[in-house]
Amino acid sequence: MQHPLLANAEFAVMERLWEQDRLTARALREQLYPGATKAQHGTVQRLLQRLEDKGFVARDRDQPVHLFSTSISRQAYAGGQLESLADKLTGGSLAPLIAHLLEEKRISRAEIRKLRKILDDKTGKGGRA
Amino acid sequence: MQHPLLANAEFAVMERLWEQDRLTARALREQLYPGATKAQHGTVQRLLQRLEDKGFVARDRDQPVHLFSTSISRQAYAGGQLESLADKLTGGSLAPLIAHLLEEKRISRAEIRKLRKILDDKTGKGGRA
DNA sequence: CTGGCATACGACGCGGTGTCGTAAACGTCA
DNA sequence: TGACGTTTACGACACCGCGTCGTATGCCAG
Repeated sequence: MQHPLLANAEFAVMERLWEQDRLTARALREQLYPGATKAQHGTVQRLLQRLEDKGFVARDRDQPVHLFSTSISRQAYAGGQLESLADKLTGGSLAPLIAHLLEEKRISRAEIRKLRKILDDKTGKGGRA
Repeated sequence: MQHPLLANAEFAVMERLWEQDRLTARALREQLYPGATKAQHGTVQRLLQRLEDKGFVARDRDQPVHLFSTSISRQAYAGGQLESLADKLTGGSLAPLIAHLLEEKRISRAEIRKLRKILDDKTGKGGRA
């Protein structure tokens, strides 16, 4: 499995890192646990380590205090997850998602225009990778 | 939370029911566990019950042997799950995501046509809920 | 050397899932 | 009616991942 779905706390860490790359564990902790206790220090380290094991973040070990950065872009991650979920749920068809979003939620005109443009580009070019 | 993400075994049950509605627990068991032991009888019942608790399936209790059917369409479920995931992952902005998917994977012509049709319908009607 | 901070990692509690076992209800058939 | 098979209801368990904490170790500054 390339990239599993992240749990809440792990995802929260990723969000910080997507927002501002190259953070220290301390900086992460201060953002995630404003009332910082000693123990939560370890918690963040643990999350970071597991994230690293899973291939989501890389750490700069040359620094005495490691600097953490993401090793997958938010777009790539989101795309991959949505894709695998769509695969499982609808056999890869995105139509239900778009349809549902258009039905249940308002999507801005600009957004719709953007989507249509993407589709037009694709078909114009021929659609083959 | 309206509808949580289903786990594997539960989803497998739903898939059978989406395929052929109004099945007995026995029919389900035979399909899911071809080498049927006595114990797995209860397993299926358990899954069915939890699915019922979660609002995914309904059972016809009037029959001596209950008949199970889905209470949410595959489309609706898939749409909802994909939507909430997209919400969490990209904050609802779809364009970059779709672009990514189109880049990374081949999406069939038919699919593209479907998507465009959905967009056309919506914009044609005015797009407001 | 000592203190403080960072890292490394083992361990625990919790919740959900998948599974099984058992008890009770209900029908059929001799 | 009584025994039996089937089905339902539900409690219990093991497993696993997540979030958390505690502790041990290393390293640098004073």
